[in-house]
Formats: sequence, C-alpha cells, structure tokens
Amino acid sequence: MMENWDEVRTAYQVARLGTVSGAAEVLGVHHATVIRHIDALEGRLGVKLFQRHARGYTATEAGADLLLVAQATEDQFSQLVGRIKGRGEGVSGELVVTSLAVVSPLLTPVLSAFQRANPGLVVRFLTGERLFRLEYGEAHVAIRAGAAPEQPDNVVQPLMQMQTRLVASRAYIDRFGLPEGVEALAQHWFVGLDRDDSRAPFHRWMQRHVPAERIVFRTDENRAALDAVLAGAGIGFVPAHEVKAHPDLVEVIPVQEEWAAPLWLVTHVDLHRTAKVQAFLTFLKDAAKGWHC
Amino acid sequence: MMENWDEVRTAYQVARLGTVSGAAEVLGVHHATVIRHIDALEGRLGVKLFQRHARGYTATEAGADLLLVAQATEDQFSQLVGRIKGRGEGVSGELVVTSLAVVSPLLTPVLSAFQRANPGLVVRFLTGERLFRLEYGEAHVAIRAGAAPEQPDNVVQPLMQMQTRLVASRAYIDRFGLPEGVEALAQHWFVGLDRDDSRAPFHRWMQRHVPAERIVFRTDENRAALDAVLAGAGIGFVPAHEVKAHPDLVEVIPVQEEWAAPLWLVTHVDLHRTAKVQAFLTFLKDAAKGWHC
DNA sequence: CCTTTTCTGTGCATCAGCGAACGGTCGCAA
DNA sequence: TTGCGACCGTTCGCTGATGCACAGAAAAGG
Repeated sequence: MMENWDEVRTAYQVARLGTVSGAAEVLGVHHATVIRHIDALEGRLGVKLFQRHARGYTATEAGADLLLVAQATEDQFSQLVGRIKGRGEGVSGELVVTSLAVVSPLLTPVLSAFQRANPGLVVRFLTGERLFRLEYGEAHVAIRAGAAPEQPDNVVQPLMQMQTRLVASRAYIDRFGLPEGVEALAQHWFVGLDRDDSRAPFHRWMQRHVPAERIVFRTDENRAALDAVLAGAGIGFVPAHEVKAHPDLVEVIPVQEEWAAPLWLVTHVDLHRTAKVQAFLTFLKDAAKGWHC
Repeated sequence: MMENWDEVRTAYQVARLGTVSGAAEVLGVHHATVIRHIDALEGRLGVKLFQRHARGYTATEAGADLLLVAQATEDQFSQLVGRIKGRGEGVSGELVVTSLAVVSPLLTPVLSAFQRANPGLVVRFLTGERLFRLEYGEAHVAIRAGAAPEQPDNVVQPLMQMQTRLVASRAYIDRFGLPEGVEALAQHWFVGLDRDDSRAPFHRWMQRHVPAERIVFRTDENRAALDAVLAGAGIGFVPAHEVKAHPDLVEVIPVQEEWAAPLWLVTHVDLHRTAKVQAFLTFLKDAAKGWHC
C-alpha cells in the first residue's frame, strides 16, 4: 500500500509548510509534481490528506498524523546519514581482521595498539583454518600467505616476507649433535606438519630433503609443532619470531631464501577506500617495518 | 542529503533479502532499477552500503544500520496506513461542528447522543459570532442560517426551517394587554437585536412594523434578548424551541411565514465523503425530523 | 475599488528513469 | 569437465513522470 516513500516525503513537506509552492521549493521540484504526488497518495489511500483552499493546503487529521510520522522518519534518516558519514570519515565501529594463526604473535600487539590509538573502535581478530571471505563481508582486512591472491574484487599488496628457520631444542642438540650440512639431515629426527594443503615452501623443502620415516612427530597444528620442537622431539621449522622468543632453540641450518613465504595484505575493493581500513593499513605497514624476520 | 526516500526503501529490501533480484521482485521493479538506486545512494553518501559478490549483496556496517532504520520506518508507515484507513472507514477521532449560538439548545443533545453512539469519537462544538471557515479545516460541519451559502468548495444542503415567534412574558401582558393586530404594535414596547449585520427576516420585519423609538431594550446577544423578554422588558422575537421551553411566554401575533429562516447544513467537499461526516449528517438529519419548530 | 501578489490547477513538450535483453561470473552437481 | 541455474552488470529504446507556461482565483494592500 505505502509504496514510493517519496510521495510521503512530499506530503510531509506540504503538511509542514502549508503550501504546495513552498513544499515544491524545499523539495527542489515543480509544484505540479507536488500536486500530482498528493493526488496519487490520497487516491491510493482513499482518504483526503489535505483541504485545498486559496491560501494553500491545510492538513486533515490523516494529514496531521502523516506529518508526525514523516517528521520522525526524517529525523531518523538524518541521524542515519550522520552515523554513516561519521563512520565513513572517522575510525570507529568494528574492524575485523583475519589471518593465519602463525602470525598471531606478531599481529596481536599491532591490533591492540591500533585499538588503543582509536578509542571508538572495536577490534575483532579472526583466526582459523578456514578462509574467511572478504567478499561476503566476513572481514575487512585479511593477511594471507603464499602466492599472491588473484580474486578479482580484492586489493592485494605485499606486507613482508615471513622467514622460517630450521631449529631444534638445546636438549636435542646435546643428545644427537648438530647436523653438519644438509646431507647429514637424513640421520636425524624431525617434527613435521601433517596437512594435505601443505603448500608452504619450507614444507616442500622438507619433503625433498628428509625421508618420510624420519618425520617421527607429526601434527596439524602449528602451535603443537612448536611445542614438540621445544620438547626435543626433533628438528622442525619454526617462524623466525618464535625463534627469537625462545632462547632454548638452536638453528640447525642457515636460513635458505627458498623457505621465505610472502605475506599479503588483502582487502575487499568495496572497503579499501574507507578511512578506517586505510588507517589500519598504514598503521600495520608502519609497524611491519619494525619486524625483523 | 537523504533526498528521495524511495532509494532508501530499495536499499532496505536489498539489505533484508540479500539479493538484487529478490528485492526487485518484492518492489515490483526491474533489477536494473535496484542497482541504479543502490549506486546512486552510495554515490551520494560516499560510503559503500553493500559488498557485491556473485551470490548477492551483503550489507556493510552502514547497510546494516540502514536496514534497522528503514525497518522501523516501514513499520511506522504500515501503522500509519492502518490508522488512516481505519479512521477513514470508521467514526472516530475528532468531529468539529460549528453553528450559531441560537441553535445550540437544539444541537447539543444531538451531538451528545452522536458521541454516545460512537465511543471512539471526541466532539468539539464551536459557537461564536465569527464564521469558522470550513476550507481552512476549522470545522467539519457547519450549520448556517440565511441565504444558501454559495462558496465553491462547500457542499450545502437544507436542514430545516427555524421558526421564530413574537412573544411577551405573561407579566408584560398583564400590565400592557395583548396587542390586537399588527396595527396595535406601535403602542407597545419591544426588545430588539442591535446588530449591524441584521439580515434575519424577522428583524427586517420589525424594522418595517415597529417604530425605532418603541424598541426600548436593545442587545447584541440572543441570550440577553431572551432574558429581557422573560423579564417583561417588552415584546420580542424568540426562537420557537425556546418558547416551548418557557411556558411563561405568550404569543403576541400568529407566526408569519416571512419570519422563517432556513438552516443550512454545510460541509467542505474534501471532507463530505468521509464516513465520519456522512454518519453525522444522516444522524443529524434524522434527529431534525423530530424538531417541531 | 483596483492593483499586486500568491497560490492552485491543467495541457503540453521533454527528458530522465525504467524495463527488456544480453553477456558474464559463480556455484553446484552429474 | 561440462552443463545448468541463479544472479549481477551494462546497454539501448521507450514510456511516464517531470518541468514549463499559462490561466484562474483569492487574499493583501493602498
């Protein structure tokens, strides 16, 4: 019944100002248009909203009722615009970031600092094995590893190289000694990731240089792998920042360029231009400069 | 900023249903129109309301906010339509009636009975010397005397003939006797109305048949004139229903056809067709049959 | 009483917004 | 892999809403 809200808005201005001409001026349309809108609305409702006379239109009871409702509507729309534009210009509301669990130790301090710098903001950090989809609005910003994502509506930019080191615990070294070169690795024991989608470069390197039966501790959880290496279960790949955090870890073989995995900063094109996302991107890239991996 | 509310309504349906096609079907327009509306709204706001992807549109924070506001708006409009149509069909709200003060004794019981028959109704009875203007919405129904009003936007129908009688109090008759015919009136004393706009037929009759110096009690208030006649101040014109109500009054000269004043029932054309006004008109005309004047 | 101003109401020419159609993408299932 | 269905996005021709001009009426002002 109450389709085309524009006619309601027109009737609202007529009821407010009392004249068709005044309403037309405010609305920026011709007064004939205003008359047509009123006539159409009244015809559809079957009720006269106004009494016509030489000095203008005066609202009937129905018109007065419409005036009140439309007044409230305009107020709410006005407030809505204020909220939307305020949210668009400023940094507030919610910021949803998703990444691999591996970079969580690096990312969490940055997110916390960003939240502290923007008190109106609520940060939500999603980490999980499943890929959160930017195009469904599940996150504003994603940090992805591996080959550059090439989804059409995504804005991709490089963030950093995540370096991984091959290490063992001091207890392991004391027991089995330090391998002398790559060839000696076949005599050692290893902690390995046991995942199907193992496209990580260091993982493929391990498949090539370490016999499968030497990987005696397998897990599908990065955190568990780290704990296994720390417990002396074997030699394993650990992110560089974790190595720095645990002095007990000893590097077994110098870092190979091949092991580095690029990290990508991905946003959806629809959100990329918003002030909130832009602010976070610059903040994050600035913080990443201080990461030595 | 938030001009054309139709675009808001379109965006609301898209946010509610999640797809352009679904919104287009609900709105009864082509999906191209929906896309255009969304694009226009986003362009004007400078903020993306939706994230586009293959499976449809999902609302951003701004879009979700709009969804809530527009949801409330649609509810309020729906309730407004219900109220307006209910008011148009039923008899409720306010009924404003205006008339000359003279007919108040006749009209008031009718108004009270009509209000009692329609519990949802509030009756407002305006009486005053100034003419309340129907075209300005000051009253729904007016009762006018004299020549048939001929304003263009008014619906006029005859109600009744208001009869007026020439009477005196019994005390006056005891003192001065009963006049024997019209010629004897010049020897008597009179109570007269003292108004400029005296177009009442009995008033003109008095001007013709009674010397001005014989009208010794003049007032501009009908009620005061009646009181003066009752007090024995002289002979005067009194509405027929007042004569019946006061047995102390004695008719001096038989009723003349000339004295009768027609009463007209007047409504504004914009309100004449409403159920409320129609109900009152039939109610009033029915009650008027019982008036013997 | 006449003039001026203001407002409504209507016929007509115009253009913006609308619908139809087609193409493209994604997801799903065989 | 391939066909199918659902949906989005764009372009083109056209209709209907809009703006314009003028007429008519009523109130305000001198």
